[in-house]
Amino acid sequence: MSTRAEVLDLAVLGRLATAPMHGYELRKHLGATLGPVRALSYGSLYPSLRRLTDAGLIAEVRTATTPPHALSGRRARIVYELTDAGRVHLAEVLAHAEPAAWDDDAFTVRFTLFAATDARTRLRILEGRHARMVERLDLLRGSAARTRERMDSYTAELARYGLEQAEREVAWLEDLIDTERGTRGPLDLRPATDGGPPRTSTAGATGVPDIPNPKEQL
Amino acid sequence: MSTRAEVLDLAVLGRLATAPMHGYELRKHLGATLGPVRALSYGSLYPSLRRLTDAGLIAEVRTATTPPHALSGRRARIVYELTDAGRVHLAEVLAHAEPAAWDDDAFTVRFTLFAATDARTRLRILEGRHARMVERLDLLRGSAARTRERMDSYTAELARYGLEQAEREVAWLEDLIDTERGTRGPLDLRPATDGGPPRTSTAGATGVPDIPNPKEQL
DNA sequence: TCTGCCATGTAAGCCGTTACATGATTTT
DNA sequence: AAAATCATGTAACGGCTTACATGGCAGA
Repeated sequence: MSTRAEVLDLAVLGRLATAPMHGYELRKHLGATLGPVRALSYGSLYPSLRRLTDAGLIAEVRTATTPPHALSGRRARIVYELTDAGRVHLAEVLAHAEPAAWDDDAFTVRFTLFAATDARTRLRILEGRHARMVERLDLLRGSAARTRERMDSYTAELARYGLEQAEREVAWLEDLIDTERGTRGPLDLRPATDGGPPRTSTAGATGVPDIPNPKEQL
Repeated sequence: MSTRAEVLDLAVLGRLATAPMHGYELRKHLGATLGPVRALSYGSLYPSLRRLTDAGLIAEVRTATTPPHALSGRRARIVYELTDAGRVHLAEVLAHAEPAAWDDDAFTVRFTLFAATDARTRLRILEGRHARMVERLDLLRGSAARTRERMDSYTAELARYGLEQAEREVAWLEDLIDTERGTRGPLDLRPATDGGPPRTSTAGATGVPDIPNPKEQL
C-alpha cells in the first residue's frame, strides 16, 4: 500500500465497487473525483486494470447485451466488475489504517472511499493525516522564521502563502475530525509529547454537511 | 523550458546567482524556498549541477582558502558560481514569459526569481498563471456541478475543498497582479471572449507587503 | 467529408526517489 | 564512543506522461 501503483489500484478497485465500468468511463470518473486537473492517463490506467485482472480482483463482465467483440453498439467496450475476491480484498484494505494511508496521494484516495469505510478507521486516518500535516506545518514555520531576513519580498510572500495553505488544511482536518467524533470538539486530551498543537480552532460551521450512515463494510 | 530538468536547472542557476554555494547547502536553500516538504534529492540535484557545468553556465570556485581536495576544513566541498555565460543565459531566460512559465512547477520557480525579473515580465507571468488557474477553476466547477448528485458526502466534501483552494489561489494571484499594476485594480477591461471571470474580487489587504525596486536584470 | 469524441491498448523516454558507497567532523 | 550532520556522488528501480496504432460512430 505504499507504492503509487498500489494507490492507483485501490482507487480503481474502489470505483468499480460502486458500479461496473469500462476503462474510458473510469478515467473520467477518477479524474473528476481525484481532481479534474490531473486526469490520469491511459498509460497508467490500463496497466492497472490489467494488474487487477491478473490478481483476480476484477473481471470482464459478459452479459447477453454485450457479446464479446461482436458488432454491437460502438466498439467492443470492456466492462469490469469486482470479483468476490476483489470485494474481500477491498474490505480488508479499507478496514485498516496504516501510516501509508495518510501519505499525500493515498489520503485523497482513502478519503474518497470513506463512504465504504467504518467510522473508527475513518477517524484514525483523519487523525493520522492531521498529525502529518501539523508536523509539516511546524517545519514550514521553522524554516520560514529562520530564513525570513535573508529572503526577498517575493520569496517571503510565497512562503507566507504556503504556510497559509497548510494552516487551512489543518483546520479543515480538525473540522472533519470534530464532525466524525460527533462531539464537535469540546476539549480533547492529547499529551503534548508528540508536538500536538494547542488547537487553534479556526473551525467554524464549515464541516461536512450531512454524513450518511455508510454501509459498514464495502 | 518545459521539461522538469530544465525547471530544476533554472532554480539552481537562479539560486547560485544570488550567492555561490555547494551542493549540500543548495539543497537546503532550494528545499526551504520551494517547500521544505519536498526537499529535492541529491539524485536530481547533483546531475543538475553536472549539466550546468557541462553547459558552461556554472563553474567550481577555486580560491586560496579552499585548495582542491586538500585536507582543509571538512571534506573537499565543491562551491559553484555562475560564469559570465551563465549570467547572460539566466538574464535571457528570466526576460521572457512563455506559457511554460506558468505551469505548476515552473511558476513557483519563476516566482522565487521575481526579484531578478523585470516588472513587465512579472506581470505577464502572473496574468498567464491567473488565466490558467481560472480555466482550471471553471473545469472544477463544471465537473462538480455535473456530478454533485451522484456523489457521496465525502467525495462531495473533497470536491468542495478542492474548489475552495483553487478559488483562493485565483484570489491570491489577483491580489498580486493588482499590487504589481500599482493601480489596485480599479476595473480592467478584459474581453469576455477568453473566459475571463467577472472578477469576484475577494481581494482584501492581503497583498505583498513591501515590494522593492528590484534590480532590473539579475 | 472531416472533425471530434468514444475506446483500448503499447512502447519509449524521461526523471525522480531510494538506496548504496564513502568518509570526515561535530555533538551527545 | 556512538550518533548525527556534513558532503558528494552513482545505480537501479519505479512509474508517469506522451506519442503512436487502430478503428467505429455521430454530427457539422
